[in-house]
Amino acid sequence: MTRPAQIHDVAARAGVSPSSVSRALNGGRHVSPAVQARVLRAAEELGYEPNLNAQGLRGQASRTVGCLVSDVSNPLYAELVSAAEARLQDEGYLFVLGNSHGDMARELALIRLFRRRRMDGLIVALNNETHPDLLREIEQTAVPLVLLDRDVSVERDRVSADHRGGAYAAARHLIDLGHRDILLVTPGHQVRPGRERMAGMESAFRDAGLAPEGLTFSLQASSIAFVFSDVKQALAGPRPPSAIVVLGTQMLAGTLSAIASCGLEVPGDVSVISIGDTDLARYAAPGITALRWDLKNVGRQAAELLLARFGGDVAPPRAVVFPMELIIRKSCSPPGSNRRGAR
Amino acid sequence: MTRPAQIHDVAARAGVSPSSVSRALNGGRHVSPAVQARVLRAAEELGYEPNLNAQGLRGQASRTVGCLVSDVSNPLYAELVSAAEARLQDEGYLFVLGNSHGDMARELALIRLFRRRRMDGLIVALNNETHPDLLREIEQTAVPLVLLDRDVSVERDRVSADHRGGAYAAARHLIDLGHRDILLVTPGHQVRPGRERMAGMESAFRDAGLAPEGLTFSLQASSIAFVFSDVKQALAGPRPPSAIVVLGTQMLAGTLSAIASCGLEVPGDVSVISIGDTDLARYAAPGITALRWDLKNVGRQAAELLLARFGGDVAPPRAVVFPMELIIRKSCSPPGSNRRGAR
DNA sequence: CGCGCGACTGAAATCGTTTCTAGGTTCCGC
DNA sequence: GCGGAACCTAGAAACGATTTCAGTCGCGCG
Repeated sequence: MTRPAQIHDVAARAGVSPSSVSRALNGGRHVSPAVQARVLRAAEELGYEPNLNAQGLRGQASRTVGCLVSDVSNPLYAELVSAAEARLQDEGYLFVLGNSHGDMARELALIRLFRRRRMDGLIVALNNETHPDLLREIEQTAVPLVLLDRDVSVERDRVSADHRGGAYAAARHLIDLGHRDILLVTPGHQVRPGRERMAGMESAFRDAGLAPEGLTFSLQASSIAFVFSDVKQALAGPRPPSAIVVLGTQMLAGTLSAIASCGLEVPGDVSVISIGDTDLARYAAPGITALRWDLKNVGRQAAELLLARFGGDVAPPRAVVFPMELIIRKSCSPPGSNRRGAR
Repeated sequence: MTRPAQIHDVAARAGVSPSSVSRALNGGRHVSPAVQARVLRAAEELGYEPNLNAQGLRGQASRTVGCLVSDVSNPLYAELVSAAEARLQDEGYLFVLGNSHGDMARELALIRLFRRRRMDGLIVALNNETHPDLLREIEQTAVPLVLLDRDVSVERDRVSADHRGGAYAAARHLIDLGHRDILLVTPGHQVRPGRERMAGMESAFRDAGLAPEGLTFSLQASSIAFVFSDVKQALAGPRPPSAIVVLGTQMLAGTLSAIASCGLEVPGDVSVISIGDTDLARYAAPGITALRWDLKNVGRQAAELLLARFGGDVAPPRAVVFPMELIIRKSCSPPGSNRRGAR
């Protein structure tokens, strides 16, 4: 547990000056092969590891990227984060993760912290798209920054998924099957994905000549814990839906168990579409028709945008949108497939 | 996008020296209230954010913790990481995440990188418990380090789950129901959890007076992709198992679909127990009996151990073990419940 | 043979903060 | 009124690297 070796120690051992050590280790230029070899060997023998605090102080880059999401334990973010981290790791960047848990104060504090630490770049999925403090913080961030799937009125690189198009396809699918009473289980419209999905749904209804009022709302399900009871209540109501679209990615579980606990069957009594192709959607019985998009790619792309900026790219902000795909499984059928009393 | 304010600027604006600014901002001691107020206001007005590279260089702590796991997109790690990050964030620490993707070279590189960056502490889940390079790296790490659920021959703090006890309970449950031919779907025994689970299974068999040879192995399922075909093959074999224990946390999906694709039913034809209480286990139909342990708590505890060390705790290494609990659902019944030809 | 140029190398400045040291006030008690 | 304690404050050193700048050395060319 002795003091770690410093550049000075390496220099002494190699019999050269610290500046030569630095050159030998970094550039390799302006150094004679003989010295370079000696330095390399000395560094190896001493297990020299440059102090990146000092490097970051003297130079400007910290080779660190900050990432802010609401919670990595959300599988969507987990996959995205994993892919982004992998790509950045390849380039030698360190990946700092911050979970806001939906708390705006934490988001603000984290972004500030990221800046204090002189991160080279940021990847952020805000939970609040409008608060002026947050907007100002984003605007004042001098380093490259990628916005994940959010509508923030700031000119920045962004990566998103086509929630609107996906939702449109999902709604269309149900409408074509004959559904008119569709329950939307949604986490709310606070952030872009929720709004876009909603908009897609509504425009599908309008395009089909239907009034969007046919869509029932279940907004209060802002907490996942309420999904079960809300859905159950809707199914037991006077005009139960013939189909349910689960717009929140972690709400499928509650929905399915609510359906089961009402003694109803999928798809006979209720059709179900899930936004987000989770294990549960894939392997539930019956398999749940779901909207999928390539989260790994989203994460990788966010990293790629940052790397391009690091490389000196000064083009105006880009917006990359990834398509969504409707995976047809067995959870949808025309309404009323289970005739009354068939059970 | 002007140069961020420095301590010097704050000092000038407040009409004091940089050292007074530092004292006013940090300690608050040895500073007159008047100066303190002026400094605070000046810092606020300039939006001063100390450069933590410089702070870290001058002082010793970087207030940063590194965490190494194989992949956060594994929901188990995601939950653990999320909890650990939350706890550390509360204390103002930055959380650096590195995914090794099971690659030893990456693990080594990441630990080295963490050290170069002068992390104050490390949380690591190695994928290779024995490679000397890795062991040496761990040993040479001077800062506090917590090992996650691994058997590494190094004296360090560790946090684990009682896989052996959990597996024992699971095996016992099946044996009590009358099962004798049990298929184990396992990701292998490279790391502690796999070995411990296996050991628990075997000792349950021995305690019941049965030969552990009754346990069938499915080791080649090291890649999740092979689970489906391996299980299918076992079920179609000459002596199909009456029960399956899924020892890998991401292998339940493949197992269930293999069972379904053989035209078999759970639990009538095959009983199933899953290690790891995922959404899929909870909400599959029928619900899958599963082993659960408190991952949030594991993550929090790892953070807590580090924080204690930061606080000056010099006690010998601790080992915290979390219990596992068998959640009985509907996926297990005595063998042969579905009489031949009943379908 | 001398001059100049190019290639290396080392000394010193620098990055932005904290902390140590020492100096200066103020205030109190004798 | 003076000595000393207590309290602030400024200045300088230190942290560990990179980078600039200037100097040295060797060699080729005139």
